[in-house]
Amino acid sequence: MPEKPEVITVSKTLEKIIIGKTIKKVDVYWDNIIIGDKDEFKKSLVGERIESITTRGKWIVIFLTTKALICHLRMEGKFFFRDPSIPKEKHEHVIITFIDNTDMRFNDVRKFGKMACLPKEEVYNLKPLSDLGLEYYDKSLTPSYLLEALRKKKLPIKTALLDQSIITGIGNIYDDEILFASHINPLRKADSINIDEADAIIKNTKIILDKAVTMGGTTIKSFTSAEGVHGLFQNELSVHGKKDGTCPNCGEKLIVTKVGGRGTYYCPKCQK
DNA sequence: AGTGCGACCCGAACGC
DNA sequence: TGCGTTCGGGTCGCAC
Repeated sequence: MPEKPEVITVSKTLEKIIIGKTIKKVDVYWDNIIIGDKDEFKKSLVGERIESITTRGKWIVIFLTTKALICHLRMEGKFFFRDPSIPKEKHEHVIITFIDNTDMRFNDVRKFGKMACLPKEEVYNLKPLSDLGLEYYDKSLTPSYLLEALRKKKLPIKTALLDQSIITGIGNIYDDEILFASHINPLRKADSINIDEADAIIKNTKIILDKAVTMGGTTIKSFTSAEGVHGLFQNELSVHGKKDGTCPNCGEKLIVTKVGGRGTYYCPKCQK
């Protein structure tokens, strides 16, 4: 599923393709993708030119002339580029056509993805971006910041790391990888984490997510995040997804369980 | 305020 | 083989 590295990868891909293009027309075929009023969304985008693209948490933020278009891929959202003469396919729910007669199609089998059009200057101060915590590369992400955020949490550390208001961008897969690299059991209560462990979590998050970004993200199942985007990080995963696998450290059989309703993989020997 | 859970979706995997 | 059922995943909104 797209987590921060995949979102960064898609953002870079979009940058190469759509910067400088002006929106001619927007078609929405599944209303729930759009946060807010659909007709207002369409009207606000027409005539806007794409200036720059970045990410905030797992959101792609596309800055336009006066607006910001934000997109969340959720489970399987992806962007395809087609000639506008090609008929809409089954899972294409939003089609943005540019004045140069090209288009960008939001394809999402699960229909879980989200898009919103917000005023450019305020986009970081409005929901949903205003609720997000620190990026993993933010200099303010220190062991004491993390410790303070975890101090009042009784949930498992695995669940706390998925809380986007603390560190934003970690999803279910990298969560398992980060805790494995940090030798921390995912079931440990968040408020039991000490300063050295908080330090290890932050350092390993940086190492793992940076490496995943370098490798173009993780491609699992048939998932691709955008046209021609295939990550390679799936070959680097130590624990997540290895159902019958063994620990790459000690050879112990990995535990496959659920934590906070999420599929979780860990080594009972290496992660205390 | 923190926590837990249903809802949103539908293809794949599973059970009979 | 073919059918029906269950599952999973990120986030929001609601109830406790």
